[in-house]
Amino acid sequence: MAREGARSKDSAKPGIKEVAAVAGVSPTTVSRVLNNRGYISQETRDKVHAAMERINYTPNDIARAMLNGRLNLIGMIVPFVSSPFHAQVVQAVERTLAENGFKMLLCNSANRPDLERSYIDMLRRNMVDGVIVNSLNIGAEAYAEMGLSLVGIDCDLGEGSVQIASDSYGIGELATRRLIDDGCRRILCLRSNSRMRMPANKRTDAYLDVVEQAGLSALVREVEFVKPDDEKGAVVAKILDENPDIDGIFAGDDTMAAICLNVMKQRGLSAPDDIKVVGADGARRTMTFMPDLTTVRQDIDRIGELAAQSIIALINGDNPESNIKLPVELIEGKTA
Amino acid sequence: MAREGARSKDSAKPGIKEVAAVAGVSPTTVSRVLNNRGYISQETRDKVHAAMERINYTPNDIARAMLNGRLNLIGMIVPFVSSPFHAQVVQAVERTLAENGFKMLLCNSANRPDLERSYIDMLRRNMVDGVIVNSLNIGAEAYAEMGLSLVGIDCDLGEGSVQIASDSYGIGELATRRLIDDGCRRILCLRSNSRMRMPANKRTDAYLDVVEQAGLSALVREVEFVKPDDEKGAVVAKILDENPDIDGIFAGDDTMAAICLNVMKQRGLSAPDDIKVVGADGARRTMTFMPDLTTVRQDIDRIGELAAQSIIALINGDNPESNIKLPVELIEGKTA
DNA sequence: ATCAACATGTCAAACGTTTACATACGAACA
DNA sequence: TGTTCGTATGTAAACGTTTGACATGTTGAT
Repeated sequence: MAREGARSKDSAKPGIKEVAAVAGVSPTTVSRVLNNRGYISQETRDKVHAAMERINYTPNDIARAMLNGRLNLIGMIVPFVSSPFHAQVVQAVERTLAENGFKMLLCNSANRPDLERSYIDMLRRNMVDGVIVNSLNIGAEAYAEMGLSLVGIDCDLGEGSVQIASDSYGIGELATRRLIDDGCRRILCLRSNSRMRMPANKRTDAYLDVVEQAGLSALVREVEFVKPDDEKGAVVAKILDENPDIDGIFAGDDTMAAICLNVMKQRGLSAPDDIKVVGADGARRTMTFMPDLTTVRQDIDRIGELAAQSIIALINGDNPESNIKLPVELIEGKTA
Repeated sequence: MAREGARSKDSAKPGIKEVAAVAGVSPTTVSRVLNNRGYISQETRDKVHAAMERINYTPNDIARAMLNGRLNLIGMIVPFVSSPFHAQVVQAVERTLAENGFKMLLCNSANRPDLERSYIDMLRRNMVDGVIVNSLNIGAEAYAEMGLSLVGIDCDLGEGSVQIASDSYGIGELATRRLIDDGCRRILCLRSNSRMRMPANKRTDAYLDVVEQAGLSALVREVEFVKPDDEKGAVVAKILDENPDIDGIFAGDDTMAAICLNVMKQRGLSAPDDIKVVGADGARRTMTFMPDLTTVRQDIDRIGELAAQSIIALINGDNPESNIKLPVELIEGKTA
């Protein structure tokens, strides 16, 4: 009874039922007007619209979803939205989704398998219609078991899913070749320590191929990507100190490139004079902050756009291309 | 009947009903087990858990929400997630929400009033329990009308809402004073062109006060924040060309500071020798990319954390502090 | 025997929608 | 005069849960 009082007529959001009462018709008729389904006389239509206006009615997508089993909701899992690459992807995905009447549930996995697992559970419970995954830290089966539409950005989610990635091998190839063409003989390749088999690892593969092909010896080091930037810097510093002959660095991504440049500066080394540095990604914000960085740019907006379009296509039962590879481009800066 | 076939037993996700059937109890009992409500024997509890395990049951938060009117969902509106400041806020908000069992619906308003309005509508339809707004482009009434819990970051959403902001006046004060102490006599202040009355505008107020107090003349210019970075650069270039006596710039935020530095470099001007530049925000990623930038740092993580905690408190009917102002800190770099 | 108290579980209504089915009316057709 | 169609509306079941009211059984005290 306290409850009755709590949501007295006006306080609770009105539903289709209230609209019906005000308009003097049945709830079904209101639903018909809302969805333009079946026959409705103009007179009734007007009455209903007036009623909706009068009591400030908003349809409830949640209730709708329970019936037709579709909420038009997409889960998006990234390691960190604060990373320039992922931030730009997320923004592009969200824009494209919104333009098509979909919404996005954002998840930051922090590259932690336990978090990623609990996000998967959360997404299932919330009836998402599909999931876009940016960085895998657990087996793809965990996703497959959801029985939902799946799009992997830079990762393979298996049978029936769509995979979107830049030409990772091309990234490694362009970057490494650029350094060699510049005269580097001892090139350090930095990579994240992911155990997962991701296309991004092909960057390293390409580096190895190109370096070998040039008759040089390889030098690959891993940096844990969960660490804060300054700790990564310490790792880089150690590597540089231990290998004073390094004259070129393929940093793996632009953030690592920035970290390398910072460490170098602390040691009185400058790019490109002492060591040449090439990054990868070329996010818009990154380029504003570091316009001089030599890097290999991905078409990040396109990746996000395609991811969104693909997941929508999958949900609609269409057959989108299942393995999209986007070209990359070397951006000439002043660090190599 | 084709329908019956389409979702035959196994294909559709099992509900509480299926669990009940397998466990040989009633749906109510299953619900009781799930929510630990009422008396249940250990035996029954085990049977139910086994059944859930067996048919791979996941509760449906959506259905739950329809009953108790609470979905534990928060709408978050930012202009662009790709901006370093907003990306870091969003990340902190999401982490804090997730830790408390809430989820986030992300919206990129692009600072467009029409988009912001349609997002509000979307959020209402999706039964969000509260909204966190980062940048207002429409009247706050539009939010108040939702009748939901509201938290404004750097903006006032009116009666009953919580407002969280850095000490904006302090930002302008520290930056401007720093430039004056450094000997600047002609200081340009850049600001966005927002028509809204936001706390962030106090940065300019402080600039005006400090400049006047020092007996200098003010020079404030607006830059449309919706434009891409290179167009902003063109605006800055024009300002610099028209005012060759400028010897210091309070850029408003770090991105503008970066743009200023880029334009200066194109013109053969360097910081701090020719023109001193101070930014504002000090996002983590920004500092990695531009470690030499002199800026005023906000505690962005804390802002996000507080925003999330505040909205949860509001939803729970608690009484969180309604106007939180966070201290800022001058970061000494090499551009001033 | 009777009654309260506890332990366990079932039933049915509710949340805000959609939709298959039924009803009702007039007009056109044979 | 009946059959069929086109139009306009209402009824009730369903979606997957939760929950208050109720039913049944078992103890133990009176």
